[in-house]
Amino acid sequence: MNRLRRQQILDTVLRIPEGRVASYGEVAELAGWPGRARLVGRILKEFEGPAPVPWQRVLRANGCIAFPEGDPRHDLQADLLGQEGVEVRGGRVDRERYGWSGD
DNA sequence: GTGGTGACGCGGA
DNA sequence: ATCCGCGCCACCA
Repeated sequence: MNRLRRQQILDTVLRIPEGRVASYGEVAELAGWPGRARLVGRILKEFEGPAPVPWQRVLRANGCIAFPEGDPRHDLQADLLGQEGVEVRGGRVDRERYGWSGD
């Protein structure tokens, strides 16, 4: 079952459109595992570096990049988002503009 | 078995 | 805005 759960979460992340973002909590919710935001982060942790899955589109509920400033991953995520047209200011994204909540 | 640690989130002070 | 506490658990020492 762990296997299926992991796949459902990854599938949900893959559904986030290019140029849009979703929070860890939303991904968990959409995947059918409400309240399991931490699990989403734990799973995405395996995909650092070049992205087989668009992990850069997943942010905290307040629109901030989860990694602290100074962490190389923080800048990497900001760059990847910028490359697909998502404006990142101060490590934060305007969820009103780029937020995605399923379709 | 036990305790600490997270790519979290929310409500309250 | 910021800080804290708590709920959530998978993972690891």
